[in-house]
Amino acid sequence: MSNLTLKDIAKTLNLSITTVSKALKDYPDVSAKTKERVKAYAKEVNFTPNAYAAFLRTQESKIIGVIIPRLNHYFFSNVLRGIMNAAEEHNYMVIVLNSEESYELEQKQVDRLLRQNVDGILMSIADSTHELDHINKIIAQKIPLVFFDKYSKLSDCSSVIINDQKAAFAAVEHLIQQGKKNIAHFRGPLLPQNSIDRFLGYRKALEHYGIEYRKEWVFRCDDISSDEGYAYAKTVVENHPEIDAVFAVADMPAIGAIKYFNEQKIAIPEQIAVIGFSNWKIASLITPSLSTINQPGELMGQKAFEIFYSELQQLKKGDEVDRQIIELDTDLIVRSST
Amino acid sequence: MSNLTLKDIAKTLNLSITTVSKALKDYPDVSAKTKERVKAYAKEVNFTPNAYAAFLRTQESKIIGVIIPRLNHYFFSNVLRGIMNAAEEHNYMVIVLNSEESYELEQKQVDRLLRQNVDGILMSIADSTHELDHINKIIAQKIPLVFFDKYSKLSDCSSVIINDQKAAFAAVEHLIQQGKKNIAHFRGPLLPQNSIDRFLGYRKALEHYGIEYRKEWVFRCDDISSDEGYAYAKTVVENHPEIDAVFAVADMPAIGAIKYFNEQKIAIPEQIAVIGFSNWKIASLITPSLSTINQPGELMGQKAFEIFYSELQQLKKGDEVDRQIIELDTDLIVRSST
DNA sequence: CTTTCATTCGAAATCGTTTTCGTATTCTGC
DNA sequence: GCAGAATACGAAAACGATTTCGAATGAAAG
Repeated sequence: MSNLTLKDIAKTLNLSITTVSKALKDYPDVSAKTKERVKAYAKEVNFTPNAYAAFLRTQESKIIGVIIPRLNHYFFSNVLRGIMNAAEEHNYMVIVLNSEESYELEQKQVDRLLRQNVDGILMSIADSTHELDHINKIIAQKIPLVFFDKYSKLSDCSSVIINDQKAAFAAVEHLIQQGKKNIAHFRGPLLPQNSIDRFLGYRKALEHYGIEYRKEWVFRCDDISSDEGYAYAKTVVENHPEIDAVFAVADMPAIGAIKYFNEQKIAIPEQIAVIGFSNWKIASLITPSLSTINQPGELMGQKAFEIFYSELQQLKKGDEVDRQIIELDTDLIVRSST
Repeated sequence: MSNLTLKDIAKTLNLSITTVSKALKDYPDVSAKTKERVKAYAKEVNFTPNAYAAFLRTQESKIIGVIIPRLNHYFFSNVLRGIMNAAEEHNYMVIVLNSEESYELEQKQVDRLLRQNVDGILMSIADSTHELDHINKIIAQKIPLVFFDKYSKLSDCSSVIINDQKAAFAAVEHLIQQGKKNIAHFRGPLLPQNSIDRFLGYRKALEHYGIEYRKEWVFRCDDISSDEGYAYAKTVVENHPEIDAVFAVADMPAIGAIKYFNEQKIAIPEQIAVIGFSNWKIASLITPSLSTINQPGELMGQKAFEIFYSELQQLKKGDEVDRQIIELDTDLIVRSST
């Protein structure tokens, strides 16, 4: 029952370990008859080869590591799901690790994955990551590395991303087309490329439509939390009553803002329109429902795995791997908040 | 740089593989001097023992498997986080698998984990799981198995749970204390123990306060989705206008109901009060904010890992493992919806 | 000067699989 | 009947760490 080995099978079938192993792997130098016999018996006793012993020879662990900055974010959960489903199809298992947006923890997690001899690493870089020693360590070991969502412009790895700038442009353009002129931006922290790009998209949209950019209408959400959105909404109402729309770097701050506007009986979208970013589950459930930009999380995960897998095949053949950057489409989801 | 072995170290230090291995593991029969020398060099070249080779001898993979029914549920994300943080402290890694609430997939995932020789399995049973062959397979292999949240009453494994019946009782009691008499229940599917217990808690509370139980006021949410909550809210308003409160099996249906009531300008909680279950992040963010029962997800994950770890220690000592069932406290969170 | 014993080290087996390279047997064609 | 080629199987060497057991050295004891 529990974990029998090739040796056991060989003994009961009066064969050598070699032949049993070959039979199970359809080597050409085993007769059809013995193949039948071995396979039938293996199925009967539910034999499964020991993954660790196999690794020692093949150096393939059939495991990939995934590092995400936050576990309980709807978007990353979806990416994870995409990765895991794709992995399953190729008979891969997934070790999930959490960087909690911390550079130090991210380094530690990379080390743990390398020690585990994973066949590849998929990761989304933490906001606070400012150096790339750990990334270079992965590259030096010739292990496929694929970024998703949050990547580093400084290292030329394969990535699956969205065009944050373009998407942000579309969001702000939508606000403008609704007749809004005084548009505030609840931006994200200074570091991750995402938040920079969304900010740039905001500025470009303003510029494109001949609207003056006003520095004092940009508010920074370092935690990208609903509390920050709530607090800034208050500031907007109290200190900048002329503002008639808010573009938030993510759904959470947008939802916090809506909560405050609701409490103050400020009409959304008539007095102030609000648009978020990411299309979390919650966005469609609040009142008024939140307009936002949809990020295809599951597809992103699936693509990330596929890139890893093709890089691995190239490595095995000894080919040079060609890095690819996949840019996924986002769509503007118009709901009641705009 | 990439993956040197004991043999390499032995060669450069002019020692045997044995001595190097022993030195690194502080065996008593290695002199202090050579220990120093070996350890210093190992640190210098950043040596990490090959996990797979080690497994072959020790039979310890230092990996646990976690099977959860849904990845992108806030509650399970939190459990996962608790597990992963606890695992990290004990230098364990976590393979996460997804059953998607499907019995067939759950079986498959168990098989994969067993094949991977994980040191233990933590799982929350899928709603559709009706047989326990795969569970018994785990037990037969003498691998620690810990249930969290959703468990099976039929198998006597360690579990970390909440008292769903008691918590549901408290929720309904709270509605009654607010003066509500005609309380509907949006219950979960028929199978998982959770949903049964919450239903029983509902009935007990009614009985305890001398309120008649009315079968036609119980609505079944098979997917536990906001859409179902929305649809049943409509049914309630149109067909059972006397209903003045709803106790939902989870936050999602409750939120769907609130969405419908908001659209119909039905005053919450004056006309209809709503209470959910789980305390998802979203519950505090909608308007009106949702009263609910808090489930301590992270703590649950942490406890589950700790039980696994203690069982493992007992097994290694050859002791009989004593199963334990930890019941965590829930609390009633009163917000604006009641 | 032998015996005993602690100290320090290494040879070798082991975990279970994969894979290379032989060897033995049968089969073909001439 | 015989060289040569298929065909079918096995022995054995990896993979890298762990651990048992034995051996060498030197010191202490008699």
